[in-house]
Amino acid sequence: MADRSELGARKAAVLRAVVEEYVRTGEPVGSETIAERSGLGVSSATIRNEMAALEEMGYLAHPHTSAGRVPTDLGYRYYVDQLPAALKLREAQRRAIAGFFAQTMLDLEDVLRGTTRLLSRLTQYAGLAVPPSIAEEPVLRLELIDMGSALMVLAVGQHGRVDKRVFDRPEGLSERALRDAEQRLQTVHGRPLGEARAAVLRMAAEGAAEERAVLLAAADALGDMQRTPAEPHLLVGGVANLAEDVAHWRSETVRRLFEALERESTLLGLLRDAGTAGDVSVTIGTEHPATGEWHAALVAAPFHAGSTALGTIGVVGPTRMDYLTAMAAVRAVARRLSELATELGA
Amino acid sequence: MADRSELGARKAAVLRAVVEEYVRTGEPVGSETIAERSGLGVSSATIRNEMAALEEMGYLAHPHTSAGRVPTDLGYRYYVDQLPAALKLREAQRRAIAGFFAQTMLDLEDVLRGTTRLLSRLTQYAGLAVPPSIAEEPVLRLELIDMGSALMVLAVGQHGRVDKRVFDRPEGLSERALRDAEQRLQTVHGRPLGEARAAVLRMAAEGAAEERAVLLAAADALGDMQRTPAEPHLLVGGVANLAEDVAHWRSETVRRLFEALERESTLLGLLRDAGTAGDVSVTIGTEHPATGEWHAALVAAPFHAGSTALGTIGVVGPTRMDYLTAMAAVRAVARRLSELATELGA
DNA sequence: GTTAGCACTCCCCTCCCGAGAGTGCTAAAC
DNA sequence: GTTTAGCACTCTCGGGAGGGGAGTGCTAAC
Repeated sequence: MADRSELGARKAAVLRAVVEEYVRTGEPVGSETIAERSGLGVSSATIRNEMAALEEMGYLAHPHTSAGRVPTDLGYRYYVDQLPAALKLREAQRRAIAGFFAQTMLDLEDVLRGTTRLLSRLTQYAGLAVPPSIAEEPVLRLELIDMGSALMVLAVGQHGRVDKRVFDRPEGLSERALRDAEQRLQTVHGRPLGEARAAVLRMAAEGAAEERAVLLAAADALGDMQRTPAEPHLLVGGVANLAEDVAHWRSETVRRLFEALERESTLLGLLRDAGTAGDVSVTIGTEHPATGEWHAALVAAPFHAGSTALGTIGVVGPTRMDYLTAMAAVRAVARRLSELATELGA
Repeated sequence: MADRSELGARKAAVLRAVVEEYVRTGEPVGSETIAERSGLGVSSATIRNEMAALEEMGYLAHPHTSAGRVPTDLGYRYYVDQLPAALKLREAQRRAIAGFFAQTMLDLEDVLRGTTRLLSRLTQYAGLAVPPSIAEEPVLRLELIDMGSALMVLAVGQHGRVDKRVFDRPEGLSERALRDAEQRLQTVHGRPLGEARAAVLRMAAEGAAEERAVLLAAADALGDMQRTPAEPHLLVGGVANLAEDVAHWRSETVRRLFEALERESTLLGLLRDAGTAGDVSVTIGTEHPATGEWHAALVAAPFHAGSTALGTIGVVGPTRMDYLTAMAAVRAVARRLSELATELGA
């Protein structure tokens, strides 16, 4: 950790006070307020000097000549990186987390869906979760299902994720050949989807013509699954929480954020990047084109089963975010989630 | 259909003009405008008289003394029920629909997800779809899957819908008993979930102790599936479209609508009611507590495979909605969807 | 280096005014 | 009896004008 002397202890304290006050009230904050509340025992004139310096350095901004100061994205960044001791969650929040994880839950996807709601309740922002992708985990089972004029191939992943593809029934496929193909598929398990698919292709090569057609089609479907796993890749909960902030935002901004929540890909990218960080990671406004575009901040953390990464959870909200609470909540939930996932996997 | 004389042909024409003008512009509309555009060949003074009468009857409202008129929910209702000849969709819209259904799509759930987006694109509101519930359709296959410390029971519905439940592995379950139970479950198909469950219970009664435990647990899981099928029951697309309107709405209203979109139950109820109507049905504002609360209107229509109802699609938007386009779009999409579903089911 | 003091800037609120839109009424025209 | 022209009236909206106030930045003293 870079030490605070980079800024000087007092400047750091001022910055911190500005961020916290602004996050609390939403109003630009003046030197007087800081002088009173920061506990620095120093006059507002001194604070003004410090603030001017902080503005010069890019940590604070000035909506107009005679308004108070507002943190810039850089200011939030410094705040997040350097300043506060890790926050303890409030008792009620800890109870909410404990209560949630006290339920018996066996299906990871259900758990994650609940997690997004939990996070949104804890933070008042929108909760996010990326479940483990079936493309990357070992396949527990492949099934072939007769739907009449079509067939379905169905894959169950190690963590209970299910994906399926429907494809046309090959011409003149006999009951018998279908049954055979089905049984062969059932023998494939324990390997990642890519290998499973290779195994199916091998079987196709060995099999009789009729059977080959089904297996090739099934392998095709598995390939598609690998490339573009079923939605949703991104679970979202508590979007309604954004509605409040939304009123202040410009409508174009809101629109884009909502589109991104639906389109998924942008946020998935952001979350995946965040997931590689190990601990809680924070992306603030202009630090990333996407968050910049929608004036938002993202707090995210990965979760694991044992030592294998499974996915990422997080929250999105306005850059004027209560970062401490958000980070503490995401961290705590990710930890409990990893414990649960490890247990489930065992 | 009640005939227009209830209101008088001219009043009806005035009401219609007011609705269409207001929907187009969003501004309260004055007598002058109507006199010019309605083509009634009558002066604004006459229109004023008619408007005053329409207001008296509850079809129009007055934001303040000296503003133009705005339709009430009742006004929209009359408009929808009595007035316009069914609208032809614009060429571009018809092409969008044709293009969408020209894709080869075999999985109904995928289709419906796409449908919500299609509807939202066609109407600029949010698109909705309720897929057939697995609780009500025949089961194609039951599978039991070994997840190590837990088991999963998986049901595939006739239309490709998949649901699953994970439950604890019964104590001391042997590989062999598991295999047996699995094979027995696979023999159950072609009946609705409730009957399938009954069949599983019967098997449990017949089986050996060890096997019984698994089958009972599986039946339990199936019961749960029946009571509360897996999410999502409600597919939503294009919420971002609401962001524009949202800017004018009160933030509490928006919040509630978004919560409802997420909670699903309220909208599911609304859509199910709408589904029983046969053709396109419309719910406007205060006609229903829910739509009233969020100042919204819902346009919905059921879709079928052959003669069995499968689900419902629709759009939600502000009461100030382009009802004709919305109704035409929903009707057209529902028709194509029914054709497709019928074909898939055959 | 800190601070009191103070002039200065600029926002925001309120009040006011005029313009404009739209109404409702009345009395005349059809 | 219905329609319409005319007109007074009401109310919103936009644009200043002006005062208050918050907050700054500078200067000079401590």
